[in-house]
Amino acid sequence: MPELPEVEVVRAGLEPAVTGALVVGVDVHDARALTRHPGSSAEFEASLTGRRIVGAARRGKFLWLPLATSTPHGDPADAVVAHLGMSGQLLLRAPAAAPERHERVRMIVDHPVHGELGVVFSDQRTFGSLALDPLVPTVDAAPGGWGTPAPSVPAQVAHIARDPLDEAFDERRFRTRLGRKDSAIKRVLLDQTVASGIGNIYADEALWAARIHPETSARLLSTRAANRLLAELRGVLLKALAEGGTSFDALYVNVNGESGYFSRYLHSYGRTGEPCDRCGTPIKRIAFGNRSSHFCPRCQRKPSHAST
DNA sequence: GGAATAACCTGGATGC
DNA sequence: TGCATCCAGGTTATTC
Repeated sequence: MPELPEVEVVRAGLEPAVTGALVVGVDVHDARALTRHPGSSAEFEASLTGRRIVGAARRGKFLWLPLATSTPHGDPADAVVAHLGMSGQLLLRAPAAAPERHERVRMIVDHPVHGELGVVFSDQRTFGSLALDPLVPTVDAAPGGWGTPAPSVPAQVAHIARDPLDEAFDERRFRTRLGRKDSAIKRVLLDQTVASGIGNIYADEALWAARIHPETSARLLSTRAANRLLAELRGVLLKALAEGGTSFDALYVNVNGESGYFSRYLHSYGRTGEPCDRCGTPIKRIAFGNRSSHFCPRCQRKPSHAST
């Protein structure tokens, strides 16, 4: 499932291939891939064709390709926004390559160095989407995210917080938000308006590393515990990024269709019944809303005030 | 206003 | 073998 490291691997793969490229063709095979786009498939195809991509940027799990304006040297005013959902992939293919099994959209771009390339959006579970979206100024005037110096983000990304690896991430705001949340810390970590880019896998891993029970009330975490959690979040995300992300199956791959290797370093997620790497106690799985949390019942003691 | 829950969706795994 | 059911989970609308 693509979380911050997986999306960053995709962004970094796309950047050299699409920066400076002209969109010469767009083919929407499945309109469900445009659920975030306000217009029709035909309008999306027509609006994007003929535009020049000037970069590849990311905040949290959202990535976007800023588009050049018609004004010479003018700042981009809009972008193609992509969210991979649970199973979305952005793949680089030859323009005439056979369709992927779950291909939803194919863009053909003409790059001044690489020539024509196919940028394929493939998505098995159709939770992912593409959209054309206006860029709006960031509230803190800092760059919108990784891969862009411009202080702007797509409008539909503006509401989410920066991710913990962002240089402009506001640690004080993060701690303040935790202190005001009367909810389980696991649930709060998945709230993209508190800190973005974290999903079920890395939330479980960071909580294991910080020895915090997933049902601990966020507002009752001490400043020291909140700082430790933030440090572990960053550590887990950076390690996963270095390993190319986490792949359990063919659902997450980079732009070349290759898997990441972080799954071999997981300590809690998906390891139900296996011994904890610290103390040997079997990892436990508990239901959490419509998903699950994995933790060590010995290292991550459930506090008496634990939220449910 | 904040918190919790349901719904969206597909395919692999499991049970009968 | 074939069918039914469960499960995975990011985001958002709805409900409490």
